[in-house]
Amino acid sequence: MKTSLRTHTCGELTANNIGEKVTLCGWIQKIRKLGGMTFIDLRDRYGITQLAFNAETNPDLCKQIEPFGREWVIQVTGTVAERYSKNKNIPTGDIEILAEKITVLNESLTPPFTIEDESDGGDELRMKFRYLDLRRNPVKNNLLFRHKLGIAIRNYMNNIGFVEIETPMLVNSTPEGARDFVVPSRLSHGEFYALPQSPQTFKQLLMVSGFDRYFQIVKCFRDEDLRADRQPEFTQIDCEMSFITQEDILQTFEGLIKYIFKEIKGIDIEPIERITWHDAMKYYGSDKPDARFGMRFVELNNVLQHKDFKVFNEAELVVGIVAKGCAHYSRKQLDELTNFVKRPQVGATGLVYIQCQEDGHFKSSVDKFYDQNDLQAVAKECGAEAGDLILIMAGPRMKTQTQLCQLRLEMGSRLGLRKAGEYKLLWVVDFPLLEWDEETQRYYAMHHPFTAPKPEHEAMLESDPGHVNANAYDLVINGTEVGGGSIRIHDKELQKRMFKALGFTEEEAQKQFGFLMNAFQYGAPPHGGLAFGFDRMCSVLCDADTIRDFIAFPKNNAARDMMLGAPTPISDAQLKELGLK
RNA sequence: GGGCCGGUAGUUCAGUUUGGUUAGAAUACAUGCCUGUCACGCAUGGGGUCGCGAGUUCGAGCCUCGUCCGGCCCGCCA
Repeated sequence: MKTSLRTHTCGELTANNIGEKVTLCGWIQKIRKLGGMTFIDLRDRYGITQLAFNAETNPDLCKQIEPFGREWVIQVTGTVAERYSKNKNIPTGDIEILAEKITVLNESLTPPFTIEDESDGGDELRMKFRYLDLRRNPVKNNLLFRHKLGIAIRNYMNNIGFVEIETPMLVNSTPEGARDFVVPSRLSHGEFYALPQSPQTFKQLLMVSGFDRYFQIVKCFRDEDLRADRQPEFTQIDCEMSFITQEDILQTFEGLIKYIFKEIKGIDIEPIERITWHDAMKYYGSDKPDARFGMRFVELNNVLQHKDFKVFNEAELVVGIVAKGCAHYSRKQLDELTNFVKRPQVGATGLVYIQCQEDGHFKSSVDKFYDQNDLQAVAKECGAEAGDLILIMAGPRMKTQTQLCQLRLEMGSRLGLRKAGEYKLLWVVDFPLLEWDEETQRYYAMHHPFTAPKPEHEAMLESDPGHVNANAYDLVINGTEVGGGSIRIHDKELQKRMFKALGFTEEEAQKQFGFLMNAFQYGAPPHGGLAFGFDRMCSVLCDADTIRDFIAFPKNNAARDMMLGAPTPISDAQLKELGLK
């Protein structure tokens, strides 16, 4: 790293360099004054090197460093020497620099929080001073990880013939899907660009153009509410292929995922298990199950709907899970679980439990309605053994599945079954093509309107649209949706029928997606693809709770950049120029 | 649109349940002492609009209402 200002970095000098004359540049991490001796820890991206100053042999230099403070930027020239007492905790701990000449490159205010691995600064403050936060190892290492992952992906994709092509950031707004961020046009007053939610239509056009293997690591924008794992601008690894079937896509990207795990984590992963959307919902109550642990749903309608317990009898679905070895749960613990599912976020009306006690006796919150034989039958159906706790919920099918899913995840966490460092990957396949929306009384594309129905279901597009399955798939890791894609429609007529099923008039479809359907008339190849969430991939691979940790300058809860203060009002002059005033 | 948690020194927090003299701790910062530290040590010191506004009260960091800000979640996110 030799440049005009330095001969080495602060992370590379070792005992091998003893006696060499070196020049280092960096930030002052810490000053330790011991009277005659003063030590300065000098930090840069690469590490920390100790500088030593002796008042007896070099009084002038000691005088010079008197006013120095944390985070000043200095250049130091000196000789590498072996330490009297070594520091085994850092790579450069065997040596120090006997300083001979110091140049102050820049002074610094005292930072508002400590620049250490365990900083004293809270999230809010660190976001406001993100450039200081990024000096800290944990955050810096996250960005280095992200870089490494990006490079690995580009290498792999390049090696198997994928071409990276950039697509526009100023596109047009469409009503389907997420809300768009819009950009007013100065040259065409009253008209707006939209920032892309994904390069979806462009990558399909690139297939028409003959780039049969395309990818792009690309920013996408969605104006929706944020979460720990959702930012308004985020990065996708966007991919598309021609002349393929779903199987080709799953194989190709299983290869990529396998390579990533090996290259980045040093882990050999098992072949990725596949589960249909239907089974995922049935056994986990979720289209993105955390399959690190079992605790699968067991449907109990047949076993429990023969007595006069109204709640169960009137329910569309009665379903339970088995918590291994939890029969000993106290009244308080069971109440806690009941309160958990009753919280507005889960919204259940109640929770029924059966304790399978060690003595073979069953104790339950519905003892009034079910005798020991009934409870035994439930235990048998669930595969519960003595010492286990059965948790049962009932109600409308979809709603109950979602609620029990949350309880399952909660139990998984409580029992330590969601282990960091353990990775369970799933392809969730055979998603429904369409989803009925009660509010607007129409079908919406579950994935997007360019997704192809399964060929054998194509005929039902008009007669029974709700039961058409799609050639669509998601990659799920530990309960996080890391990517998803589909085989696309490449036929103009089928695309027209799809828009019709979605309630578009022919004019609307032509107006919004005419460019795509027109392109399909000029030799569109069969094609399909998928996109991975790059930020999420980083966070999942590092067992982090939030993708913010892997974004250099993230937005807060309210989609604000706390450092810039963005968004901000603009001047009247700008508004006028844009035709907005 | 909704639920929950938080806002007190530069910073991280305690104090709020049960209103009552001068609001504490740690850390950071400053000064002094200290020649082998590396979480250096010791001593001293400065540092507060208790987010903001209104209300209740003899009296509010503490109670009530409103509001702003931050975080997590539901809705939303093809």
